Amino acid sequence: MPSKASPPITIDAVYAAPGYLFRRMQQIAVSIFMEECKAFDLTPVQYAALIAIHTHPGIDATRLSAVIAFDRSTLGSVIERLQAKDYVERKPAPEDKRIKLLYLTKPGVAILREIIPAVERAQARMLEPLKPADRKTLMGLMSQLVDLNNEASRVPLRAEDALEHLGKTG
Amino acid sequence: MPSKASPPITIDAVYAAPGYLFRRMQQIAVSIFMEECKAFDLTPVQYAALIAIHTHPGIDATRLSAVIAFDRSTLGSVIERLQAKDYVERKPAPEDKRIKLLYLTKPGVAILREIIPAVERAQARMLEPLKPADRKTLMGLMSQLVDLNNEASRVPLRAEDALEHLGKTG
DNA sequence: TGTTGATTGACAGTATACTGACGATCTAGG
DNA sequence: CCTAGATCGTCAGTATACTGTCAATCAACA
Repeated sequence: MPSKASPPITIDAVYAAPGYLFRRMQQIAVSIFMEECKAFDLTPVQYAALIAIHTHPGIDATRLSAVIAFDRSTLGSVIERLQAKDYVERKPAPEDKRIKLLYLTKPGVAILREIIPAVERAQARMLEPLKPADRKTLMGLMSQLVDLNNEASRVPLRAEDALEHLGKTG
Repeated sequence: MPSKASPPITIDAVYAAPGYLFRRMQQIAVSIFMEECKAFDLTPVQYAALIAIHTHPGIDATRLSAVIAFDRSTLGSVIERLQAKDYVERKPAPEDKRIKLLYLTKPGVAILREIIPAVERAQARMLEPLKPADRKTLMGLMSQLVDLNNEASRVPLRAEDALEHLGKTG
Protein backbone atom coordinates (compact mmCIF):
# COMPACT_ATOMS: atom_id res chain seq x y z
CA MET A 1 0.00 0.00 0.00
CA PRO A 2 1.91 3.02 -1.24
CA SER A 3 1.10 5.82 1.13
CA LYS A 4 2.10 8.98 -0.68
CA ALA A 5 4.27 8.03 -3.62
CA SER A 6 3.64 9.25 -7.16
CA PRO A 7 -0.10 9.54 -7.71
CA PRO A 8 -1.64 7.36 -10.41
CA ILE A 9 -2.01 9.01 -13.80
CA THR A 10 -5.67 8.28 -14.31
CA ILE A 11 -8.78 10.09 -15.29
CA ASP A 12 -10.42 9.02 -12.02
CA ALA A 13 -8.09 11.31 -10.13
CA VAL A 14 -9.35 14.15 -12.29
CA TYR A 15 -12.99 13.42 -11.49
CA ALA A 16 -12.32 13.98 -7.80
CA ALA A 17 -10.19 17.08 -8.29
CA PRO A 18 -11.60 20.46 -7.20
CA GLY A 19 -10.78 22.05 -10.53
CA TYR A 20 -12.74 19.46 -12.47
CA LEU A 21 -15.75 19.68 -10.17
CA PHE A 22 -15.80 23.48 -10.35
CA ARG A 23 -15.58 23.46 -14.14
CA ARG A 24 -18.27 20.84 -14.47
CA MET A 25 -20.60 22.56 -12.04
CA GLN A 26 -20.17 25.84 -13.87
CA GLN A 27 -21.14 24.11 -17.13
CA ILE A 28 -24.21 22.66 -15.47
CA ALA A 29 -25.15 25.97 -13.88
CA VAL A 30 -24.97 27.84 -17.18
CA SER A 31 -26.96 25.13 -18.88
CA ILE A 32 -29.74 25.28 -16.29
CA PHE A 33 -29.79 29.07 -16.40
CA MET A 34 -30.11 29.13 -20.18
CA GLU A 35 -32.85 26.56 -20.08
CA GLU A 36 -34.97 28.43 -17.54
CA CYS A 37 -34.35 31.79 -19.18
CA LYS A 38 -34.47 30.88 -22.85
CA ALA A 39 -37.58 32.99 -23.34
CA PHE A 40 -35.56 36.08 -22.50
CA ASP A 41 -32.42 35.63 -24.60
CA LEU A 42 -30.08 36.74 -21.82
CA THR A 43 -26.91 35.01 -20.69
CA PRO A 44 -25.89 34.73 -17.03
CA VAL A 45 -23.23 37.33 -17.59
CA GLN A 46 -25.62 39.74 -19.28
CA TYR A 47 -28.08 39.23 -16.43
CA ALA A 48 -25.41 40.00 -13.83
CA ALA A 49 -24.45 43.14 -15.74
CA LEU A 50 -28.05 44.36 -15.84
CA ILE A 51 -28.52 43.77 -12.11
CA ALA A 52 -25.28 45.56 -11.31
CA ILE A 53 -26.16 48.57 -13.45
CA HIS A 54 -29.61 48.65 -11.87
CA THR A 55 -28.02 48.66 -8.42
CA HIS A 56 -25.41 51.27 -9.36
CA PRO A 57 -26.82 53.53 -12.08
CA GLY A 58 -24.16 55.65 -13.72
CA ILE A 59 -21.37 53.18 -13.03
CA ASP A 60 -18.57 53.02 -15.60
CA ALA A 61 -17.30 49.89 -17.32
CA THR A 62 -14.14 49.48 -15.29
CA ARG A 63 -15.96 49.62 -11.97
CA LEU A 64 -18.70 47.39 -13.32
CA SER A 65 -16.09 44.78 -14.20
CA ALA A 66 -14.94 44.82 -10.58
CA VAL A 67 -18.46 44.63 -9.20
CA ILE A 68 -19.42 41.52 -11.13
CA ALA A 69 -15.90 40.13 -11.27
CA PHE A 70 -15.25 39.87 -14.91
CA ASP A 71 -12.70 40.94 -17.28
CA ARG A 72 -12.55 44.51 -18.53
CA SER A 73 -11.67 43.28 -22.01
CA THR A 74 -14.73 41.08 -22.24
CA LEU A 75 -17.08 43.59 -20.74
CA GLY A 76 -17.02 45.87 -23.76
CA SER A 77 -18.70 43.36 -26.02
CA VAL A 78 -21.17 42.35 -23.32
CA ILE A 79 -22.28 45.95 -23.00
CA GLU A 80 -22.48 46.29 -26.77
CA ARG A 81 -24.91 43.39 -26.92
CA LEU A 82 -27.01 44.84 -24.13
CA GLN A 83 -26.99 48.15 -25.95
CA ALA A 84 -28.06 46.46 -29.18
CA LYS A 85 -31.02 44.96 -27.33
CA ASP A 86 -31.84 48.43 -26.01
CA TYR A 87 -31.48 47.41 -22.37
CA VAL A 88 -28.55 49.67 -21.57
CA GLU A 89 -27.42 53.11 -22.63
CA ARG A 90 -24.03 54.74 -22.41
CA LYS A 91 -23.58 58.42 -21.75
CA PRO A 92 -20.27 60.24 -21.79
CA ALA A 93 -19.27 61.59 -18.38
CA PRO A 94 -19.17 65.39 -18.43
CA GLU A 95 -16.19 65.75 -16.11
CA ASP A 96 -14.04 62.98 -17.60
CA LYS A 97 -13.94 62.44 -21.33
CA ARG A 98 -12.54 58.92 -21.00
CA ILE A 99 -15.50 57.55 -19.08
CA LYS A 100 -18.86 56.40 -20.35
CA LEU A 101 -21.58 56.04 -17.75
CA LEU A 102 -23.99 53.14 -17.88
CA TYR A 103 -27.73 53.26 -17.30
CA LEU A 104 -30.61 50.84 -17.76
CA THR A 105 -33.26 51.85 -20.25
CA LYS A 106 -36.95 51.36 -19.52
CA PRO A 107 -36.98 48.05 -21.44
CA GLY A 108 -33.89 47.08 -19.46
CA VAL A 109 -35.65 47.58 -16.15
CA ALA A 110 -38.70 45.78 -17.50
CA ILE A 111 -36.85 42.68 -18.68
CA LEU A 112 -35.08 42.51 -15.34
CA ARG A 113 -38.37 42.36 -13.46
CA GLU A 114 -39.69 39.74 -15.82
CA ILE A 115 -36.68 37.46 -15.83
CA ILE A 116 -36.14 37.32 -12.08
CA PRO A 117 -38.60 34.48 -11.38
CA ALA A 118 -36.92 32.39 -14.06
CA VAL A 119 -33.51 33.11 -12.57
CA GLU A 120 -34.78 32.14 -9.12
CA ARG A 121 -36.02 28.85 -10.55
CA ALA A 122 -32.66 28.25 -12.19
CA GLN A 123 -30.73 28.93 -8.99
CA ALA A 124 -33.02 26.59 -7.08
CA ARG A 125 -32.66 23.83 -9.67
CA MET A 126 -28.88 23.90 -9.46
CA LEU A 127 -28.98 22.83 -5.81
CA GLU A 128 -32.15 20.78 -5.98
CA PRO A 129 -30.45 17.35 -5.87
CA LEU A 130 -29.04 18.11 -2.42
CA LYS A 131 -30.85 17.94 0.89
CA PRO A 132 -31.80 21.40 2.17
CA ALA A 133 -29.25 21.32 4.95
CA ASP A 134 -26.52 20.36 2.50
CA ARG A 135 -27.48 23.19 0.16
CA LYS A 136 -26.91 25.62 2.97
CA THR A 137 -23.60 24.03 3.89
CA LEU A 138 -22.39 24.08 0.30
CA MET A 139 -23.33 27.69 -0.27
CA GLY A 140 -21.67 28.69 2.98
CA LEU A 141 -18.43 26.98 2.06
CA MET A 142 -18.49 28.30 -1.52
CA SER A 143 -19.02 31.85 -0.25
CA GLN A 144 -16.09 31.51 2.11
CA LEU A 145 -13.88 30.00 -0.53
CA VAL A 146 -14.66 32.60 -3.19
CA ASP A 147 -14.20 35.36 -0.68
CA LEU A 148 -10.89 34.12 0.64
CA ASN A 149 -9.58 33.34 -2.84
CA ASN A 150 -10.71 36.64 -4.25
CA GLU A 151 -7.32 38.00 -5.20
CA ALA A 152 -6.38 34.78 -6.96
CA SER A 153 -7.96 35.87 -10.22
CA ARG A 154 -7.52 39.16 -11.96
CA VAL A 155 -10.04 41.54 -10.47
CA PRO A 156 -8.57 45.02 -10.51
CA LEU A 157 -10.60 46.32 -7.58
CA ARG A 158 -12.56 44.83 -4.76
CA ALA A 159 -16.22 45.57 -5.27
CA GLU A 160 -16.44 47.82 -2.23
CA ASP A 161 -13.43 49.89 -3.23
CA ALA A 162 -14.74 50.17 -6.75
CA LEU A 163 -17.79 52.03 -5.53
CA GLU A 164 -16.15 54.70 -3.44
CA HIS A 165 -16.80 57.41 -6.00
CA LEU A 166 -20.39 56.51 -6.62
CA GLY A 167 -23.10 57.66 -4.28
CA LYS A 168 -23.29 54.21 -2.68
CA THR A 169 -26.55 53.68 -4.47
CA GLY A 170 -28.50 50.69 -3.23
CA MET B 1 -39.98 42.32 7.49
CA PRO B 2 -41.34 41.07 4.19
CA SER B 3 -41.19 37.31 4.33
CA LYS B 4 -41.34 36.12 0.76
CA ALA B 5 -42.60 38.89 -1.48
CA SER B 6 -40.77 39.97 -4.63
CA PRO B 7 -37.05 39.68 -4.03
CA PRO B 8 -35.00 42.90 -4.14
CA ILE B 9 -33.35 43.63 -7.48
CA THR B 10 -29.85 44.07 -6.15
CA ILE B 11 -26.39 42.87 -6.93
CA ASP B 12 -26.08 41.53 -3.39
CA ALA B 13 -28.61 38.83 -4.22
CA VAL B 14 -26.37 37.81 -7.09
CA TYR B 15 -23.32 37.45 -4.85
CA ALA B 16 -25.10 34.81 -2.78
CA ALA B 17 -26.55 32.95 -5.77
CA PRO B 18 -25.19 29.50 -6.59
CA GLY B 19 -24.65 30.41 -10.24
CA TYR B 20 -22.48 33.38 -9.35
CA LEU B 21 -20.40 31.43 -6.85
CA PHE B 22 -19.84 28.60 -9.30
CA ARG B 23 -18.79 30.96 -12.08
CA ARG B 24 -16.47 32.88 -9.77
CA MET B 25 -14.90 29.77 -8.33
CA GLN B 26 -14.31 28.40 -11.82
CA GLN B 27 -12.52 31.63 -12.74
CA ILE B 28 -10.37 31.36 -9.63
CA ALA B 29 -9.63 27.69 -10.23
CA VAL B 30 -8.46 28.31 -13.80
CA SER B 31 -6.36 31.23 -12.66
CA ILE B 32 -4.60 29.16 -9.98
CA PHE B 33 -4.07 26.28 -12.39
CA MET B 34 -2.50 28.52 -15.01
CA GLU B 35 -0.28 30.12 -12.42
CA GLU B 36 1.07 26.86 -11.06
CA CYS B 37 1.44 25.32 -14.52
CA LYS B 38 2.67 28.27 -16.52
CA ALA B 39 6.01 26.57 -17.13
CA PHE B 40 4.21 23.87 -19.12
CA ASP B 41 1.94 25.90 -21.38
CA LEU B 42 -1.05 23.60 -20.86
CA THR B 43 -4.60 24.65 -20.05
CA PRO B 44 -6.81 22.73 -17.61
CA VAL B 45 -8.79 21.37 -20.52
CA GLN B 46 -5.70 20.24 -22.40
CA TYR B 47 -4.43 18.59 -19.24
CA ALA B 48 -7.71 16.71 -18.75
CA ALA B 49 -7.59 15.56 -22.36
CA LEU B 50 -4.05 14.25 -21.98
CA ILE B 51 -4.93 12.35 -18.82
CA ALA B 52 -8.01 10.84 -20.43
CA ILE B 53 -6.11 9.72 -23.52
CA HIS B 54 -3.42 8.28 -21.30
CA THR B 55 -6.05 6.32 -19.37
CA HIS B 56 -7.86 5.19 -22.52
CA PRO B 57 -5.37 4.93 -25.38
CA GLY B 58 -7.04 4.63 -28.74
CA ILE B 59 -10.17 6.47 -27.65
CA ASP B 60 -11.95 8.51 -30.32
CA ALA B 61 -12.91 12.16 -30.04
CA THR B 62 -16.60 11.63 -29.40
CA ARG B 63 -15.99 9.24 -26.52
CA LEU B 64 -13.27 11.49 -25.18
CA SER B 65 -15.72 14.37 -25.09
CA ALA B 66 -18.00 12.25 -22.90
CA VAL B 67 -15.21 11.12 -20.62
CA ILE B 68 -14.02 14.61 -19.77
CA ALA B 69 -17.43 16.23 -20.21
CA PHE B 70 -16.87 18.73 -22.89
CA ASP B 71 -18.30 19.67 -26.10
CA ARG B 72 -17.59 17.66 -29.22
CA SER B 73 -17.39 20.86 -31.24
CA THR B 74 -14.72 22.36 -29.02
CA LEU B 75 -12.71 19.19 -28.69
CA GLY B 76 -11.49 19.31 -32.28
CA SER B 77 -9.46 22.45 -31.75
CA VAL B 78 -8.19 21.26 -28.37
CA ILE B 79 -6.81 18.12 -29.99
CA GLU B 80 -5.33 20.14 -32.82
CA ARG B 81 -3.38 22.21 -30.34
CA LEU B 82 -2.16 19.09 -28.53
CA GLN B 83 -1.16 17.64 -31.87
CA ALA B 84 0.70 20.81 -32.78
CA LYS B 85 2.67 20.49 -29.54
CA ASP B 86 3.40 16.87 -30.47
CA TYR B 87 1.72 15.48 -27.36
CA VAL B 88 -1.01 13.58 -29.18
CA GLU B 89 -1.27 11.70 -32.44
CA ARG B 90 -4.33 10.70 -34.41
CA LYS B 91 -4.55 7.49 -36.37
CA PRO B 92 -7.42 6.51 -38.64
CA ALA B 93 -9.35 3.50 -37.37
CA PRO B 94 -8.97 0.57 -39.80
CA GLU B 95 -12.51 -0.72 -39.37
CA ASP B 96 -14.35 2.61 -39.44
CA LYS B 97 -13.22 5.37 -41.76
CA ARG B 98 -15.06 8.04 -39.82
CA ILE B 99 -13.10 7.54 -36.63
CA LYS B 100 -9.68 8.81 -35.68
CA LEU B 101 -8.05 7.11 -32.70
CA LEU B 102 -6.11 9.16 -30.20
CA TYR B 103 -2.79 8.24 -28.61
CA LEU B 104 -0.24 10.07 -26.50
CA THR B 105 3.19 10.50 -27.99
CA LYS B 106 6.34 9.98 -25.93
CA PRO B 107 6.61 13.74 -25.25
CA GLY B 108 2.93 13.64 -24.28
CA VAL B 109 3.54 11.00 -21.62
CA ALA B 110 6.62 12.85 -20.47
CA ILE B 111 4.93 16.23 -20.02
CA LEU B 112 2.13 14.53 -18.13
CA ARG B 113 4.55 13.09 -15.59
CA GLU B 114 6.27 16.42 -15.24
CA ILE B 115 3.19 18.55 -14.83
CA ILE B 116 1.40 16.43 -12.26
CA PRO B 117 3.13 17.91 -9.19
CA ALA B 118 2.19 21.39 -10.38
CA VAL B 119 -1.40 20.31 -10.90
CA GLU B 120 -1.48 18.79 -7.42
CA ARG B 121 -0.23 22.08 -6.00
CA ALA B 122 -2.90 23.97 -7.92
CA GLN B 123 -5.69 21.70 -6.71
CA ALA B 124 -4.46 22.07 -3.14
CA ARG B 125 -4.27 25.85 -3.41
CA MET B 126 -7.87 26.12 -4.56
CA LEU B 127 -9.10 24.70 -1.26
CA GLU B 128 -6.33 26.03 0.94
CA PRO B 129 -8.35 28.82 2.55
CA LEU B 130 -10.73 26.28 4.07
CA LYS B 131 -10.16 24.16 7.15
CA PRO B 132 -9.28 20.55 6.24
CA ALA B 133 -12.62 19.20 7.42
CA ASP B 134 -14.45 21.80 5.37
CA ARG B 135 -12.46 20.91 2.26
CA LYS B 136 -13.63 17.36 2.57
CA THR B 137 -17.22 18.41 3.12
CA LEU B 138 -17.15 20.75 0.13
CA MET B 139 -15.66 18.18 -2.21
CA GLY B 140 -18.17 15.59 -1.06
CA LEU B 141 -21.10 17.89 -1.73
CA MET B 142 -19.70 19.06 -5.07
CA SER B 143 -19.20 15.45 -6.19
CA GLN B 144 -22.77 14.62 -5.26
CA LEU B 145 -24.13 17.68 -6.96
CA VAL B 146 -22.21 17.22 -10.19
CA ASP B 147 -23.14 13.57 -10.27
CA LEU B 148 -26.84 14.11 -9.66
CA ASN B 149 -26.99 17.02 -12.09
CA ASN B 150 -25.06 15.19 -14.77
CA GLU B 151 -27.77 15.11 -17.41
CA ALA B 152 -28.46 18.82 -16.99
CA SER B 153 -25.76 19.82 -19.45
CA ARG B 154 -25.19 18.43 -22.89
CA VAL B 155 -23.05 15.34 -22.45
CA PRO B 156 -23.99 12.82 -25.11
CA LEU B 157 -22.93 9.76 -23.14
CA ARG B 158 -22.18 8.94 -19.55
CA ALA B 159 -18.50 8.24 -19.20
CA GLU B 160 -19.03 4.58 -18.33
CA ASP B 161 -21.30 3.97 -21.31
CA ALA B 162 -18.86 5.75 -23.57
CA LEU B 163 -16.20 3.19 -22.82
CA GLU B 164 -18.11 0.02 -23.53
CA HIS B 165 -16.34 -0.58 -26.82
CA LEU B 166 -12.89 0.08 -25.50
CA GLY B 167 -11.01 -2.61 -23.65
CA LYS B 168 -11.76 -0.92 -20.31
CA THR B 169 -8.17 0.20 -20.19
CA GLY B 170 -7.09 1.44 -16.78
C1' DT C 1 3.22 74.89 -16.28
C1' DG C 2 4.89 70.99 -18.41
C1' DT C 3 5.97 66.35 -18.16
C1' DT C 4 5.43 61.82 -15.92
C1' DG C 5 2.52 58.26 -14.55
C1' DA C 6 -1.97 56.28 -14.04
C1' DT C 7 -6.53 55.35 -15.85
C1' DT C 8 -10.22 54.42 -19.40
C1' DG C 9 -12.07 52.16 -23.11
C1' DA C 10 -10.82 49.71 -27.13
C1' DC C 11 -8.57 46.17 -29.75
C1' DA C 12 -5.80 41.94 -31.28
C1' DG C 13 -4.81 37.30 -30.29
C1' DT C 14 -5.74 32.90 -28.11
C1' DA C 15 -8.74 29.35 -25.83
C1' DT C 16 -13.09 27.54 -24.11
C1' DA C 17 -18.05 26.54 -24.69
C1' DC C 18 -22.43 25.74 -27.03
C1' DT C 19 -25.95 25.51 -31.13
C1' DG C 20 -26.86 23.97 -35.33
C1' DA C 21 -25.59 22.21 -39.67
C1' DC C 22 -22.99 19.36 -42.99
C1' DG C 23 -20.74 15.49 -45.78
C1' DA C 24 -18.82 11.05 -45.23
C1' DT C 25 -19.68 6.86 -43.46
C1' DC C 26 -21.65 2.98 -41.09
C1' DT C 27 -25.72 -0.03 -39.73
C1' DA C 28 -30.31 -2.04 -39.86
C1' DG C 29 -34.40 -3.13 -42.10
C1' DG C 30 -36.85 -4.39 -45.89
C1' DC D 1 -28.73 -5.09 -52.09
C1' DC D 2 -30.22 -0.68 -51.09
C1' DT D 3 -32.13 2.86 -48.67
C1' DA D 4 -33.34 5.29 -43.92
C1' DG D 5 -31.47 6.58 -39.88
C1' DA D 6 -27.63 7.09 -36.78
C1' DT D 7 -22.84 8.44 -35.93
C1' DC D 8 -18.20 10.78 -36.69
C1' DG D 9 -15.51 14.68 -37.34
C1' DT D 10 -15.83 19.31 -38.84
C1' DC D 11 -17.26 23.98 -39.49
C1' DA D 12 -19.78 28.45 -39.00
C1' DG D 13 -21.66 31.52 -35.74
C1' DT D 14 -22.10 33.46 -31.13
C1' DA D 15 -20.54 34.46 -26.29
C1' DT D 16 -17.30 34.26 -22.52
C1' DA D 17 -12.58 34.75 -20.65
C1' DC D 18 -7.79 36.35 -20.30
C1' DT D 19 -3.12 38.65 -21.83
C1' DG D 20 -1.14 42.37 -23.67
C1' DT D 21 -1.17 46.68 -26.01
C1' DC D 22 -2.60 51.29 -27.42
C1' DA D 23 -4.33 56.22 -27.85
C1' DA D 24 -6.76 59.54 -25.39
C1' DT D 25 -7.18 61.62 -21.28
C1' DC D 26 -6.59 62.93 -16.56
C1' DA D 27 -4.03 63.91 -12.17
C1' DA D 28 -0.11 65.03 -9.64
C1' DC D 29 4.24 66.57 -8.98
C1' DA D 30 8.47 69.14 -9.98
